Amino acid sequence: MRLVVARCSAHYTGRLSAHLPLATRLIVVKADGSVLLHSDGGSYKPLNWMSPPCAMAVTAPDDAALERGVTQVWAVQHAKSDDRLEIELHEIHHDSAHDLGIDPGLVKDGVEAHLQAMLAAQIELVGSGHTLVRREYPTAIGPVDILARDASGAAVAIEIKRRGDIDGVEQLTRYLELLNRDPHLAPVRGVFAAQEIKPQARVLATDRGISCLVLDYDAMRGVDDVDSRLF
Amino acid sequence: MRLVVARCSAHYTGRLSAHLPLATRLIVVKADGSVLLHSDGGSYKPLNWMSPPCAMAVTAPDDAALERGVTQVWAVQHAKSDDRLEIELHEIHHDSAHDLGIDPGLVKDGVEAHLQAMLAAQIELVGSGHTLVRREYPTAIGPVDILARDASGAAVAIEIKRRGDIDGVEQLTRYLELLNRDPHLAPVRGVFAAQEIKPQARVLATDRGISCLVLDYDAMRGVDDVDSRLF
DNA sequence: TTATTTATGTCGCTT
DNA sequence: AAGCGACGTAAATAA
Repeated sequence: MRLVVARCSAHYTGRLSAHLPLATRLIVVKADGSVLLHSDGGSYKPLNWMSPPCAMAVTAPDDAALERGVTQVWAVQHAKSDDRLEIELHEIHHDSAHDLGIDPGLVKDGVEAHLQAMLAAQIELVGSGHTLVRREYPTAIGPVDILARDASGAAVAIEIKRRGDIDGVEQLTRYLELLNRDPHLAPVRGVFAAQEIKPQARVLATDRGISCLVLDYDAMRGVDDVDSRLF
Repeated sequence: MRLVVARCSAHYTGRLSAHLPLATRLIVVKADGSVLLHSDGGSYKPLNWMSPPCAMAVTAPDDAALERGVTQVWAVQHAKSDDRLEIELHEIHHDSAHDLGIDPGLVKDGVEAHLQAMLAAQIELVGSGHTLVRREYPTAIGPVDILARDASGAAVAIEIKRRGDIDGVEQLTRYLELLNRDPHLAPVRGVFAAQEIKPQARVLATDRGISCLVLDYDAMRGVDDVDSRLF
């Protein structure tokens, strides 16, 4: 990884054209050839970037560029598309290279799959006397997260989301419509379960007779702390 | 902006929980307090990050952490939410600070205004013999992007969008309805011009007798390369 | 302000 | 390889 802090301007052409006026910025050149151009603010998104695979060619500035004070021109060309980023460097304030090695990568926790596994193991959270039929119960338009039966034996379809918004309710509605055509299952009740349920989604669900269940991730994890075996 | 290259591990809790095992990474601390944790690959997205507003507290490692070889603990806390990123630093390979100043920001090109200016300058793209009447031709419900006359002298109203969808056709339809009430102009023909025209929009436009024109941004720019003077 | 749409989206998974 | 959906989506735009 190479880190350069320099006064520079840049021009990108690809899916759009964009220009970056002269200013001091951080340029990161990663081991895979990708380039990030960061300002000292904003979000984690660079002002300009090139995704791998791409290659950089360093060239000397032409006369007109020299006149403007350009000391180096970096032309970064994407290997497969015609995406192209050209950086004109003026004063370079910092330039260093570092060997980082490969990264073991991020381990995510608390994703939908995990919530589903925990809710399947603690299905009584949906209601006393509930029993699991199966996870990923198949339908013609895709699997329902969980199919269960309540204390009276009636089918219950459960859709799980980390964040429950309207889309999730629509999805569950489609499943319910299909499942209710199956005489072995009908009538199927719907439960929309999420760590957080948006007010709009709650209103829509309630209007359609779907009950909402807010999942407390930490509490569920506390009940079954050796959560890895759930998978 | 502070740049640190160090062997580190990290733990994020917020909308999800995530862990980053020990490895050498780039840590960027921006002037607004935001933090990026980059590996030497992947895309422009950091492995972990904290968006502003947030504040960092540097603390000494406790005994257990010392035992693991931790030399510093950085606790980055979001100002408004309970998002939190904790970084345990081991060996620090690089540490430097740079004053970048504020950034003028990215100038995106190829926007509707630019397309309009270029099409006005190259009005024959609409059809041979066409002449420009004026840009932003006023009507009671707002200005039409371009009003022109074809080779026979008949009025042509042009609506320009970067991406042409149904809304744009509806908009042009409303303009045409108004313009055709003007005896000096009627009959007014409609042209829907966009870099990309969605199939639905094309069907609707055709159905209403509006012709479609796909604009080739690069080709138009090539014809008039000193595009800045168009504004 | 909030809600909706866009994105050089990226990322991960399935067909 | 191509398509589809989720994302700590973020960012821009419209209402």
